[in-house]
Amino acid sequence: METTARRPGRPSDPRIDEQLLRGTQDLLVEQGYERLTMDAVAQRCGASKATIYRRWPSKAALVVAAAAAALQAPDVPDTGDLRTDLLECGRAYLQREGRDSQILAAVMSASRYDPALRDAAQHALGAPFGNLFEQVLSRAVDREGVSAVVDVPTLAQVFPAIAYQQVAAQGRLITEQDVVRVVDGVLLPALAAQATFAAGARR
Amino acid sequence: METTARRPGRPSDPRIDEQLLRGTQDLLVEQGYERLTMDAVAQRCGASKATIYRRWPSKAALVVAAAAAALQAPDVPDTGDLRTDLLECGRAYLQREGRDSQILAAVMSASRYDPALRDAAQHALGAPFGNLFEQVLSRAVDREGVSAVVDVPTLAQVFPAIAYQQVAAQGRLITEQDVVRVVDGVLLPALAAQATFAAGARR
DNA sequence: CTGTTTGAGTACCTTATAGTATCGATACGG
DNA sequence: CCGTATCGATACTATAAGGTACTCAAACAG
Repeated sequence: METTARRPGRPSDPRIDEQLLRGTQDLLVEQGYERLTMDAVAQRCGASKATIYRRWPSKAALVVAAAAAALQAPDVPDTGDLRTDLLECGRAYLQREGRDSQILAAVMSASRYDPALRDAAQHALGAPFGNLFEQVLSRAVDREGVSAVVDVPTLAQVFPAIAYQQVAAQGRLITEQDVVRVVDGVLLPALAAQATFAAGARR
Repeated sequence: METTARRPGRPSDPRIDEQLLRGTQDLLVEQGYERLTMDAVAQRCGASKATIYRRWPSKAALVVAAAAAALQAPDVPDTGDLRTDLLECGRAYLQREGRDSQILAAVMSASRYDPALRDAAQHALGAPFGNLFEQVLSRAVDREGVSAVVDVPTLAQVFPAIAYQQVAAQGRLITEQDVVRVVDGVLLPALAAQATFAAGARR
């Protein structure tokens, strides 16, 4: 039994799928969701609109597919040193800033007024970035014994929020300096303080 | 000398200005910038498009005016207690969340791809919210003597960034809990830690 | 070779929207 | 009153964009 029931006729070219998704991603970065047009995607990829609509039923579906394709969760760093790990989280984020995160920022901005996009964005963006910091932070809490006091979810939210706001609202890309700034200026101090509080409770 | 050189003809009704700005604000919240239409503004206000265009030359100008009208800087709290002041900063922000901040979030999202809106948003939103926390924090630094170590600008950025991201990206309004969460979970710990560091330096 | 599907190209349909123009009515100053 | 400007209403222009339909060429199976 052929599971891939070979259909008659010319098979669709998977490279065209990739091209279309990449082109859609580029245009999302450059133009945003609302200004991205199907004609522009087709023209940039040297494809025809029929080719697009044979693959995805609508603009929203195409954009969602492009955003999903752009996203792949980075590895959770584990060097043994908390500061290094946190910086690494930021840098993983930073690498994506140049492109992937802008794609997702564009989708997220638009999804505020487009429920169809909303679900996909929530599903595709919520997990990887939040979890990165959350895992490193909660692991540090377990190991370093800075336990119950620390509000890990909120701390994990800090960097993604700043990055998103900086990109979506101000149009400024995240730099290495930004990463250091937030880690050393907010996250580590916050953790250290609550370690101090916990220690102070013994007094 | 009449400074308001009285022009001949029927004077324009200032109440209509207000109505149009309010209607524009409402539609910004509900629809976002791209989906806001001049016809919708006119219809909602029972006005005609000619009336709008007699006041503002373009959609961008109207929206900018509406956003500017929505914004008025809150007072910087000064109760003597740092935590109370920080919570108050968040609450001032919170009050605006229900409406004004959504307006500005809508404008900011769109301004990423529209330079004309961009300047207005930067000018109208950058100052009041950033400065609120910045003033309270740097005053605390001066008074409490937690000086040189603290990265005030970055800390001042934390709450506005989280609020913006939560509103623009997730569509969730800021709650009292969010304010407490950030102040107690991030800002105060970060300040306390650096006070500790400073104190530790004496050792 | 025949039938089927994919592909680029293109013309087209429908709807939406920024912006303009016109009209009769109204409100104001002189 | 008369000129002038505003107001609501409506029609209109121009353009843009999502989506569909059609043509002809190419790729694959039998």
